[in-house]
This record gives sequence, C-alpha cells and structure tokens, in this order.
Amino acid sequence: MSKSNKISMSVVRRLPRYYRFLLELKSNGIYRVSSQALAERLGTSASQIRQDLNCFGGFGQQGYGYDVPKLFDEISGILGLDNQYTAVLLGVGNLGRAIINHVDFESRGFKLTAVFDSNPDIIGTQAGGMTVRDVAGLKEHCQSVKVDAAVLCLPKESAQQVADNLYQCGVRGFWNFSHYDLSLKYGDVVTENVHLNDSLMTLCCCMTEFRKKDGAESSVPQPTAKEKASK
Amino acid sequence: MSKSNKISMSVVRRLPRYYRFLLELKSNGIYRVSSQALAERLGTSASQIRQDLNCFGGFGQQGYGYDVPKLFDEISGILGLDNQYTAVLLGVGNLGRAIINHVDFESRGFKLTAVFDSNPDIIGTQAGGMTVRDVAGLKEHCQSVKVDAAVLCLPKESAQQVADNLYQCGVRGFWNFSHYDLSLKYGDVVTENVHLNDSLMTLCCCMTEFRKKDGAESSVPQPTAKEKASK
DNA sequence: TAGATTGTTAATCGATTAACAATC
DNA sequence: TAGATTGTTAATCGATTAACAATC
Repeated sequence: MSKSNKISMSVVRRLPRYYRFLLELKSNGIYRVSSQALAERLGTSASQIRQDLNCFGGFGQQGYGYDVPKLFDEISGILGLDNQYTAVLLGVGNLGRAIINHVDFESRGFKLTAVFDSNPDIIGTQAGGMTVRDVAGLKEHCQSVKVDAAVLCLPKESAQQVADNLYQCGVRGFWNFSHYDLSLKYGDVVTENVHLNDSLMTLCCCMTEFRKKDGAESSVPQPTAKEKASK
Repeated sequence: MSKSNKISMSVVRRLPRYYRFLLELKSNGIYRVSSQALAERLGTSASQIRQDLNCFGGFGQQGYGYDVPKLFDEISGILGLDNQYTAVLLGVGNLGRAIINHVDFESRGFKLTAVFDSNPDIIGTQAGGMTVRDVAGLKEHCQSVKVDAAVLCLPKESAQQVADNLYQCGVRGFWNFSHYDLSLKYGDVVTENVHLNDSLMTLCCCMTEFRKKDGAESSVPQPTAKEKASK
C-alpha cells in the first residue's frame, strides 16, 4: 500500500474506469480478476493495468491475480472517495439543476451542502431537497461553514469573478461547467473543467476526419478500441 | 492548407480551446496574434501552438504572426463546424433537457432534429421547441430521415441496446452521457464519452493528492497552469 | 536592411508496451 | 513441482520542448 511514486494525470484519469468496472464485478459476486481479464474488458493492455496499479504498490498476488474487493477498496482510497468534501453549487439553471439531480456526489467523495443563484425567480425554489439561496449570501455562508469545493454552472461572464470570491473564502476545488477556462492564478487550487461545447466539437472533428478518409487506412483520430473505451 | 499529417488526439482536444480564444480575439477586433501571445493566454508554449497548427499547414507568416480571422476559419474548418450533422437525443430527463437547452449544437456542427424518451409522462412534452417522441418510433424515424449522430442521456441499463439500434440505422457518431462505456464493436463509429461521475472522482482524487502533500514540493497531479487551463 | 516570428528539425521527456525473473 | 500471473525493468513509441534557419 502506498508506494508514493508520483501519480501521473494519465493514470488518474483511468482510475474511475477501474473503479466502475470493479464495482460491477463485485456486484456480480466475482472475487478475483487478472490484469489480462481487466484489460480485455476495458480495452487496454494488461501491461498498462499492472503498471498503473503499481504506482501505489502491489495489490496483486503472483500466480493468482487481484482480489476484487480489496482492489476496489484500494482504488476508492486512492480516489479519496471516503472524504466527503463539502461542496456548493453556483447557478441553478437547466444545467445546474440537472447536475444536482443526476450526479451522485455522496458516493464520489462530496457532500453538496448548498446551492446558489442570482436570479430572483430561482432563489427560494427547491433543488435536490435544498432551497436555492441568494448568491449575495455566499461569502457569509462560506465563513460560517467550511466549503472545500464549488461546482460552477454559471454563465461565463460571472464565472471568474465568483471563482475569485470562492477562493478568498478558502475553496480549493472547482468543478467548472462554465464555458470559460478558469485561471485562478493561485497554485493551491485544483480545477476540473467540463466543457460540453468543446466535447461536442471534438466529436464533430473526429466524425469529419473519419469521413474524409472514409474509414479504411485512416490517419483518423480514434477508431481504436482503446480510445473509444476511455475518455 | 491541409498538410494531411495525421492529427493526433492530443491536438484535436486542444483545437476547441484555440477556437474559443480566437473567437474572443475576433470579437474584440484583434486581427493579428503571435504564437507567443496565444501561448501566454492559453497557458501553453508557443512551440506547441506552432507545432499544432502545422499539422494542417502553415497558416502564419514569418515575422508577422497569424491572421486571426483566417486562423479562426481554418480551425473551424478542421473541426468541421460547417457540417450540420443531424442528431437525435435519447433520454429527456433532467440531464437530457439541460443539454438540449444549454448546448449550442448549431454552431458546433450539429442540428438537433428530434428527441426521444420512453417514459409516457415525458413523451409529448416540449423540449427545446420540439415535441418529445416515443422511442418506440426511433427506427422508423431514422429510416425516413438520415441521422448522423446521437446524444445518449439514458440510464446505463438501456444505453448499449439503444446504441446498437442506432448503429443499425446508420448512426456513426455518439455523444455519450450514460454511465456506461459504449463499446460498439464496429470500427466505423466515433464516440465521445462524457462521464460526469468520473470527472467528479478525478477532482476528488486530485484534491486528495494535493492535501496529502499539502501544496509545496508536490508529486501532485496538476497544480501546473497548463493542465489547469486545458481539459 | 534589421527585427520579428514562423516552419521545421533535433533533443528531451513521459507514457505505453514488451519481456521476463520473482513468486504464489 | 508445474502453471499462472504478478512486479518491475528495458525497449519503444509518441508528444512536448528547444533551437534555429528561412523568410516576411
């Protein structure tokens, strides 16, 4: 447990997939898996999986493979899912509301404790069992309750400014859905951007490339099983 | 124009950011930009930008830099945004509805032409100016109208099956929001997965790593400006 | 012409794959 | 013991960075 080699971002981005698949194995009552089997299912190579898992230390057993529940727990631990970071969400429009209802915060290491908006028509309404608060009270709220992370579902005009405020209140994690690249100048902040429009353009680009070469001996970005399966 | 070197996925994922930033420059009436200036703003290196743009052919001019509107048009072209691919959306729950309203399909190369659900309470309601149809009529619809792409906002239980149906109807692009790794076994399909829960776990992981090392001489996944800014 | 900045090649760095000895 | 499969090192591949000649 814990080898403390630096974990590269490439590895981190693969961990949730391992997590999901191990959960599935577990619920199917499967208690043992080899890197080979995992690789086949996930569309990667056994070599990569062993390499990845060894960033943290040998969880497996030669000649046997990996113990599913144990590996699952280890990966949950590395992901930090037992943390229950407190989070607030800003911007309860269509997207904000969908995220509140659709995302499983609790099992992913977060607890959504309050949601804010600036629109008087939205303030006071219900969302995910909470009452939407006035963003004017944001600072006050953050001073009375420790807030670890913020989910930004704001229009891009206000994103940077609100983020700065949040930073001043001690928020250090940002899940950013606004069409804006947060550039908190601070070094001690973690940002995860979800740019839906960018994602859609990427799809458009790949579809277009694909057509150009019309399948076949493509110089195409990603017909491979691996990339399809991963992010 | 068009050098037809294979475009790597790393480059493709950076193009939308270039696109966004050039659009901003354009609306600010700036007509000229150097790789240096672009790099500073985007938190990358000038070298990388020049390298990226040269996958397609020299858009710049020595001693001058890049012509903003021209570069913008070239990148739009590479992204294929002029394509107007037809798309349908499956699953008009919270998330589906948010995507319909929040995502700018038209300017990203797609035209959303129909939306479907299987829930009788949802069928017949309005969403983004369209009437939600019964998914039972999906095949028929695809036979009468060519559908290039599908947006999947379904529960993971039905995602694979619906995707298979869509494939049989000729759909070759998938924007997948279901918590499921589509594994269309077919080689001629392009899939872009948006796994929100995975993204959230990634954030959790990075926040946790960060804490462990408590800032400072971290072996941490990404306090760097570059990674913060990009996906 | 002098200055700026590209296009492009070479050097470096990191991530993936292959191979195999260690060991259950 | 024989077979299986890991942990780990070495080889390959790709992506990023550095450097500089070409040229506007």
